[in-house]
Amino acid sequence: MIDKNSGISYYRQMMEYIRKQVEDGVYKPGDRLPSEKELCAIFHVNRHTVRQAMMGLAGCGLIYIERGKGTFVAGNKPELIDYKVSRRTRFTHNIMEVGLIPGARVLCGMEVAAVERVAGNLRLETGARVVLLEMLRFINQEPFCITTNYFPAHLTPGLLAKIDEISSLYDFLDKHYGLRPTRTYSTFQATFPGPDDAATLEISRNQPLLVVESAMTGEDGTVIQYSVTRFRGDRSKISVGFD
Amino acid sequence: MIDKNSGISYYRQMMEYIRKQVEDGVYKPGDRLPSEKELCAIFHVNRHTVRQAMMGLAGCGLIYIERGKGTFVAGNKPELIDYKVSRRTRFTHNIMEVGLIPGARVLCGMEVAAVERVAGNLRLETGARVVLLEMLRFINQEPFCITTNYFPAHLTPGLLAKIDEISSLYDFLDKHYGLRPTRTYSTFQATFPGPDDAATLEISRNQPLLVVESAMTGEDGTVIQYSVTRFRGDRSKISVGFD
DNA sequence: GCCATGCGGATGTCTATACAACCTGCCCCT
DNA sequence: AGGGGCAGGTTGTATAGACATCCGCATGGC
Repeated sequence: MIDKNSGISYYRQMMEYIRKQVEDGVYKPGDRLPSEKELCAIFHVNRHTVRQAMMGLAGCGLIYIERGKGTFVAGNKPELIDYKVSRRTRFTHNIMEVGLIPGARVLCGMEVAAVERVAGNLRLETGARVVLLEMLRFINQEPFCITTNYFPAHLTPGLLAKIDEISSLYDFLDKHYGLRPTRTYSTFQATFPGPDDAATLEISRNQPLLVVESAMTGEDGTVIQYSVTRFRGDRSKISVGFD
Repeated sequence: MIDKNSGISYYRQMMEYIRKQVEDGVYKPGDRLPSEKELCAIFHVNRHTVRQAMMGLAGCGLIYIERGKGTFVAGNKPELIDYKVSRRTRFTHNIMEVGLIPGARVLCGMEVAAVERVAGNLRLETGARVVLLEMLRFINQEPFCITTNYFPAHLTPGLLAKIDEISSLYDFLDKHYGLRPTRTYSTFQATFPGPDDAATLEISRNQPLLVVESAMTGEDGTVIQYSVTRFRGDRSKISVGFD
């Protein structure tokens, strides 16, 4: 099982061996692997060596480890959700159209002074008053993405007082302020989540994140919304049409 | 330095402490941290514990470890390269416009049978002959992205024989085949690289990747190109305009 | 029936030690 | 002066053992 004279470290050989077993279906998603102690006996190595291999595999996302319970083969990668982005993207419609159940929760709403990045995107002076609205969106009850929206405060007076009424953001903006934002551009990046986002999205800190920044204008061309959305990388496939 | 009664594991406290020191500029990018043995003495813990902390920090990309030499604070994050994607994106033009030096190398060219995903995107039958052309692109001499292009074989006869002539792909396609691909849609995902891509892009396997899939049509509307591009997550910010 | 307690098994953390592999610079020999 | 080789420092791997913490289940008392 382990060739002690191959010149390859034991834990790497273990990783390769177990990865193969998973690929060959010896262990299926959700199956429990032998406990660390059992693996020690199987491979004739120290528990520390076993752990090094397990940590490596867990880092790759092939397995997950639950304290007090055991190590398990990671589930089949959840089906990627194809999220279409267009000039007027509406989360709720978007998700319902493909037969999934959308959900949303306001995480945070407050009026703040715009930092440079926000002010620049909203075409305001640094320090101008803006309304920050952070929303967590769910698909089939599971966290999918977090969006931090910024609006110029003078365009959305009293938004914070009505925060409980928000279910569909765009319906809300249209109804109360007559605003119909249209996307002008988006940028895409792949990074890692900060501790807060990781906890909120219920992913580990070394799962990748797809970050989309967007600016929206009103019908008169003024920028009325700037948003930063962090999508779970393991769930999201974002598509953009060029037509 | 380490509170042995805080209930927080030593290695996590160490990670936090060192992270703060780096953030505060006690250690600057490129600086060598104390050796593991020295850190043992400083924090009064076992070398194993020190290593656990170092591994964690290295995993986050805050430091990098060189065997036989030491551990160093990772360089300032490389400036993100803003890569604009539009209907007709041309890598070389794109990069030169922002004052950077583009480069490209063909990694692999061959004629293969289309698997389902490729065939579907090219509107062909599964198993149809397609030309696969994999290119590595550089910015300022450093690997930036890998693109795997697929073309229907009947549209690009003899492409493989002329492979050495390719410098700008679109110039090449236009000159030899009169093809002027136009992007119809793109999808964006955040994942991790496979071993090959990681090595080619010179990143570790736990750096995130931004994967963009695109389909291109010719002037008559038929699909003539399907491509999958893996961008280095630490370098790339891809922007799309909706105009 | 129901909750509490405890036990065994699992992973999490930490210490101590040893040797291997790699890098650098110094010293010595030519 | 130049090259080879050795010494010492650094990280990489592996072993052995100990205790902590968490989970699930069974047992027992109410």
